[in-house]
Amino acid sequence: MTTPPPGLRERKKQATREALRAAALRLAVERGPDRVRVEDIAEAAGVSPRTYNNYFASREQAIVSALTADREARIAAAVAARPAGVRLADAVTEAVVEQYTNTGAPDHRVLPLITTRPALRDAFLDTTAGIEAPLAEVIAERLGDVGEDTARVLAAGVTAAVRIALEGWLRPAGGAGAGEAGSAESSAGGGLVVPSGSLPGRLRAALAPLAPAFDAAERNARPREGPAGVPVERTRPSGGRPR
Amino acid sequence: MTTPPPGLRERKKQATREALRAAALRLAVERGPDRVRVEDIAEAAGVSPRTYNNYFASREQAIVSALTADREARIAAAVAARPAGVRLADAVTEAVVEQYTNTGAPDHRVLPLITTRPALRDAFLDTTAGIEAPLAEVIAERLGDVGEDTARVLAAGVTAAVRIALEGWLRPAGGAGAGEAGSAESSAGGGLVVPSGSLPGRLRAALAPLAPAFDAAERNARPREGPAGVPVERTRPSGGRPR
DNA sequence: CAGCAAACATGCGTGCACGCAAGTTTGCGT
DNA sequence: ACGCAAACTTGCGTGCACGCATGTTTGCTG
Repeated sequence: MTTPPPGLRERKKQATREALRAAALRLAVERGPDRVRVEDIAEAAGVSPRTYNNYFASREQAIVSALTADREARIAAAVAARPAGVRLADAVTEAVVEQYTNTGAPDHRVLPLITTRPALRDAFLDTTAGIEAPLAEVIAERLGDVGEDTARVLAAGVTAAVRIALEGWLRPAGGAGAGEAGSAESSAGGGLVVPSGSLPGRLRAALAPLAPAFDAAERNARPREGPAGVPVERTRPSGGRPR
Repeated sequence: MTTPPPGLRERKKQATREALRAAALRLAVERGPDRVRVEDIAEAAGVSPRTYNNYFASREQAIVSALTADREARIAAAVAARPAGVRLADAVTEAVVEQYTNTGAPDHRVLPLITTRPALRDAFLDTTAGIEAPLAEVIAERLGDVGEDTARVLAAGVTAAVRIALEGWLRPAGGAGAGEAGSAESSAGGGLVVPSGSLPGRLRAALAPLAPAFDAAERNARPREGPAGVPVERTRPSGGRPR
């Protein structure tokens, strides 16, 4: 199930996709991202403008995809890779943190560029939605099929938490979708809030509140044993939440 | 903070918004929703097409907004209205269910119409994102200011759960004419799965997995008392999760 | 009441997303 | 090798979102 012969057609397709990615990123860095039209990207990649939209639904997606690439699959794999004994919440948290720590930016000019422009910022945030389905799958895997719906909700929760963490991380600007709350904001200097600043810190902080939900789901959906019939040794399925 | 004199300008603005809503809905029902252009809506409302986009960012928003109206504020208010003693998870769940049970569709031809067309369906689902900010605010209210970030995450989790519930709810919807909601019922007893079919059922099922997270947040963020200094009597902040 | 500044409606122009209907390439069975 | 069907690319046309500049309305203040 790993594409024994990748097939010529599929390879060309991926090549085109990659070419568009590269072209979009390069042009966006060279000129401003606002000075790049779809037509330019397509031309640089050697395809027609119309074809561009067969690969990317929006102008920003190509640029952002250079950063996100196949992060979805990576996160799912990272979760699946954790030994079955660890707390699900921990497995997911670490997998997410791991995949977001190295932003995968080849050029250090890229990140400031994305965080600056609102359109790119939004497109970047939208990519987090992509991790939901794979996550739901691996979570359901661990929860057993009885928790399929629960897995979906938990995965969605994780996705939402990640989105919030990212929003906070690249803050100095804000607002997406509908109206922004904004009014009664935390001007009060309560220091015990998030120690944040670093992305990993924010991610952990955002995911922490969901841990009890994972524990509960895990607890009441699988009082079973490990893959070899060995009773699983758990690392604290419950208890006070960390940090 | 309730606009003592609403102001003439603001009234006109709301009137225009309402006119656009009504026109969009009416035209969408009369002809198919695909046979309505922004230009038509604008004309029917007596404004220019350009003005339409000053009120709604997309063509579908106007149609859908007839259903969603001010649901965001209603949910927040509903949560705030619950007595302080009840479990936060219950308060939120009930508030959400309450606001989504009466879909607020004046015309029964409207719902089938929205559930059918993918574009409208997506636009409708997008509106759920709007409840996040108000929800976060009221949740933060109950959690105390120390849980502000937690509140955001929980609110986002609720939003995601609602979205999933809605997706599942209007999945079996299809066909041109008849759109009967809530028919396929729970299979027999093997499953503790969801008995779903009805929207309220799906909402509760989707929100249930998050309850432990609410409990934990509530537990460790506010060992305090009620608004009048009276120790709050809680309805089981912890314990096995219901249903 | 006069006048000014902000908010708003509107026209115009640009770039974009996407359906549709060809033309072209790839994969596969015979 | 051959040829067909599906997949892909491409040009074209339509409707849409939105920035910008301008004329008009509203609300406020001296």
